[in-house]
Amino acid sequence: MKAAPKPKKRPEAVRLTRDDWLDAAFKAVVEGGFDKARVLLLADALGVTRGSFYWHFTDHADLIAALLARWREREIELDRVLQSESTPDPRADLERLLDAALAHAGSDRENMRFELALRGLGRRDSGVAQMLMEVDQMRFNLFQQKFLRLTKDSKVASELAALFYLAIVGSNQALSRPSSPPQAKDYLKGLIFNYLIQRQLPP
Amino acid sequence: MKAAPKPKKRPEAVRLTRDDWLDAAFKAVVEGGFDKARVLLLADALGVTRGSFYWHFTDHADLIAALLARWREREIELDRVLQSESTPDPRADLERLLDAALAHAGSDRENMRFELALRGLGRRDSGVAQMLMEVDQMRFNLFQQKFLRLTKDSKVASELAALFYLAIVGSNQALSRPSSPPQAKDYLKGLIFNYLIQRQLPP
DNA sequence: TTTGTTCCGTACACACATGTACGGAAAGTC
DNA sequence: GACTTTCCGTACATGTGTGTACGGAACAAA
Repeated sequence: MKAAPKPKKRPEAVRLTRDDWLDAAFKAVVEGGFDKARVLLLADALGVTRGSFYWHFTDHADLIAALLARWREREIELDRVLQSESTPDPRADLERLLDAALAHAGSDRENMRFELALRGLGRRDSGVAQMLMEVDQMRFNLFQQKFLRLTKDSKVASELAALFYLAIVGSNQALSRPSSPPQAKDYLKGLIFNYLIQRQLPP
Repeated sequence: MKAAPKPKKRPEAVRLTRDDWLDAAFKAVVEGGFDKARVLLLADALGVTRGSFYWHFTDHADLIAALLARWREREIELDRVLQSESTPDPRADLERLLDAALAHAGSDRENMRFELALRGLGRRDSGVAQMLMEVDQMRFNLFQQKFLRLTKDSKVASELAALFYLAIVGSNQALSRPSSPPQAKDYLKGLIFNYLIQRQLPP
């Protein structure tokens, strides 16, 4: 005869919140892309079963949508902060912007890797692509506004902002590699600063 | 009683080659990333069953490895061609390089999207990351060599080549979006050319 | 036509992921 | 302590993907 099904008692009774799942999903995306943000894998990583997930979320799509919304709000907040911070010297202002864009919140390169995975998702999901375009536009406006303090010509400011953004995106690709040396970030920062900010005297 | 299992006779008796499968896989990667390069999906797209696949390939990993090897060889060949083509004017030389990097074989943006998917794969596979680093190094050497004809200073040439490469990578991200206008490519080309090639008089 | 090689369809075993239904443990509330 | 709400484990159904074994069609050569 079979023993009655007795649920196991977990040694540590950790109770998870919705944000715990979002954090785990963020981590999974950073390490393996959005295809690794699966319910079963996250449950294993968190030490629970999927029963927990389907209490906090209705769906797998719900998780992804919440993750995207959280990222978007944080980016908007970051933009707001960068916009409010201002120094008399426009060059120092832009250098701060460059620092923020390369370090991206100062932590590891987690945010860079997440955003790259997000851009990968945006290439197959039009909704994500739309959101990314809005964030890109927001950032570009900020860049252009800052560059306008460097040069009076709005066309030049727009061009420099575009080049600046291209260099940022390219740096993210280069810096998010597993074997990128730590001094690479400073090298790229110096490069962008010298060529796109420092020596901007009208030719 | 059940009828004897009688294999269906396909209306068009198309016989596939190994390259047909590689082409289909390439297309799938371009449209949906490496996670959409699945045996079952490719078989459906080709109008055959997986029995065909496992005759041409031993494994799914075999398919991916062959796809990567083909891409690598084509990049090496492209580098060889770009290296051999040379014009007296170093600026025109670099402009050709820029054209090739942005158009990337003149076709659609298929190659750009494939490479972006490949870089996404390189972030979770060290072997792919290694291959990408080698290709990057190869391209950088070519860029640096071309820029050395513009300026005598090898340090400046190296820096310009690095910035050039950053801008190229960033442009690929921007141009591989579904809703990027056709004139965007020319705009970015003009930007990079003007700021990184044309006006390089030592400050 | 017969034979042999090339290529592909069918069927089975297996793994893993999602979503739902249900029940029970844990923690707060009275 | 009894009760309710919150949170999670278990079990089942379903879908989709891989890899293997085997047999037969399609084609070329004899």
